[in-house]
Amino acid sequence: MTEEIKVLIVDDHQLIREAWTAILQMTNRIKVIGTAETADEAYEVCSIFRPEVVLMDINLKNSNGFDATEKICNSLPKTRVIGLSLHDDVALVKKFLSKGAKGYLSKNTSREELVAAIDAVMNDKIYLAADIKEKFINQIIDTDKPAEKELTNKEIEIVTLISQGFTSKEIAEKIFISVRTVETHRHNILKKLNIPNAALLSSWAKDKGYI
Amino acid sequence: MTEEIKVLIVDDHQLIREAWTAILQMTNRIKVIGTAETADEAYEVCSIFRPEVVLMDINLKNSNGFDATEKICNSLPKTRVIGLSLHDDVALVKKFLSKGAKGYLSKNTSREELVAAIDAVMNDKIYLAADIKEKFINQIIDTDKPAEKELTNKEIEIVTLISQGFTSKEIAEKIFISVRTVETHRHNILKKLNIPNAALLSSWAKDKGYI
DNA sequence: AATTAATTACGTATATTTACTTAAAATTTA
DNA sequence: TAAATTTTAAGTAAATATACGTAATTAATT
Repeated sequence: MTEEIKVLIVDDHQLIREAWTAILQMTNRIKVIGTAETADEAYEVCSIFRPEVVLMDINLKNSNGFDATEKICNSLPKTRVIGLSLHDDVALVKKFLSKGAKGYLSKNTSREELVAAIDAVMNDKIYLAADIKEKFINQIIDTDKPAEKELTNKEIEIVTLISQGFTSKEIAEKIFISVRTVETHRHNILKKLNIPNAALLSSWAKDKGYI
Repeated sequence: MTEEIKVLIVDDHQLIREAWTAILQMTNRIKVIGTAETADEAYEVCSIFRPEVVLMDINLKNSNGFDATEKICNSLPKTRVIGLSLHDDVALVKKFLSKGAKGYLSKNTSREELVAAIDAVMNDKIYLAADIKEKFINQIIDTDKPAEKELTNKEIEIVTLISQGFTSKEIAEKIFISVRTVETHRHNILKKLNIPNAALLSSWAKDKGYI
C-alpha cells in the first residue's frame, strides 16, 4: 500500500470540519492530520505538520482564506492548497489561484470529485470543479462583458464603509476627504464592477469577504 | 437492537448533503433514507418515505426552509424537523420553531450534538444548540435593547429584492404593486429595524439568511 | 361582528445617490 | 525622469431614497 495523503481541513464551522473529515476518512488513502478554524491557525498547523494538501474555505471568520493561502504557498511551496467556497465567482477563483492555490471546488461538487481533486493536485495538476470550469469558459466567450476590474486600496476602504451604512458625507468626515471625492470613488467603484447601487455593492462586498 | 432512526437531509449543496450523510451513517442507529435539494422535493420525499427526523438547512436555493417546514409539520405531524443554519439569529430561530420545528442547530455544533439532537427530538423534546440557547438568554436579559420587530412576509420579500439591487420602481413592476407602496414598505422596514439605508439593510439581510 | 394587523397607496419635502465630464496634485512604476 | 496610475476635487443633472403623515382596502384573529 502507498503512503496515505496527509490533508489539513480549514473551516470555521465545527460541523463542516467534522463532516469533511468523515468523508475523507472513508477512503483509506487519505488521512486528515488536523483541522483549523482560522487563517493563522491554518498556517501554524501547516508549518508544524506539513500536510500535503490543504482544503481551505474562503470565508473564514474575521479573515479570508487569501492571506493564509499566500503565506502557506510562499513559505511551504510543497503544500497544495485547494479552495472551497459557496461562491463560485470567477474573479474570486482567479485571485485565489494567483495566491498559489492549486485547485478550487464549489460546495456543489461531489464526494468523488473532492477525492479526484486531491489526487490531481498530488500529481501536480491544477484542479477546478466542473461548474467553475464552465463559468470560466462562459466568461471568455462573453466578450461583451469585460472582466471585472480590481479595486484600488482607497476604493476598497470606501466600499467597506458604504457597506456599513455610512453616507458619502459621513465617510468624508470620517476619513478627512471631500464629499465630492467620496462621490467620485463611489461612482468609479460602481462603474468598475458594473453594479447599479449601494445595496448590491454591499452584498458584493460581503461575498468577497471585505466586511 | 432497536429500530434505526430514519432521517432525511435537506440542503442545496451536494458536498454538504454527502458529508452530513457520512457522519450520521457512522452511528449505526441512524439511517439516512434520502436527501433533498429543494423545499418542494423535501416535502415530496417526506410524504412518500415518512422519515422520523428531517435535517433542514434554512438557506435553500430559490426558497427558504420555513415554508417546507410548515407544510411538513402540518401534514405529517409525526415528522420532527430540525433546523440547521449558518446564521444563529434569535428571531430566525423563533420563527422556525413557530412553524413547527422541534430543534435548531448552528453549524458550530459538534457531531455528537447533532446525534444528541436527533435522539432528543425522537423523545419528543425540543432541542436547541448550546450557543443558540445562550443567545436566547442574552436577549431576555438585554432589556435596554428593545426586541427587534418582526418583518411581515411582504416586507421580507421586498428586503430580499432591495438587497439584490433592485430599485423601488423595478420592484413595483416585478411584483405588480405601486411604486408608492414599495416606498412605504421600504420606509417601514428601515424604521422597524432602525437601519439608516439600503446598503446596511442589504448587509443585514445577508446576515439573517434572507438572501 | 368587531378588532387588529397587513397591504395597499398618495402627498409633500428633503437628502442622497447615480451619471458623466473635467482636471489638478500626489504617488507609483517603468 | 517620464509615464501611468491613484487620489483628490468640482460642475451639472437627473434619478432614487428617505422622512413623515394620512388613509382606504383586505386578511387574519378574537
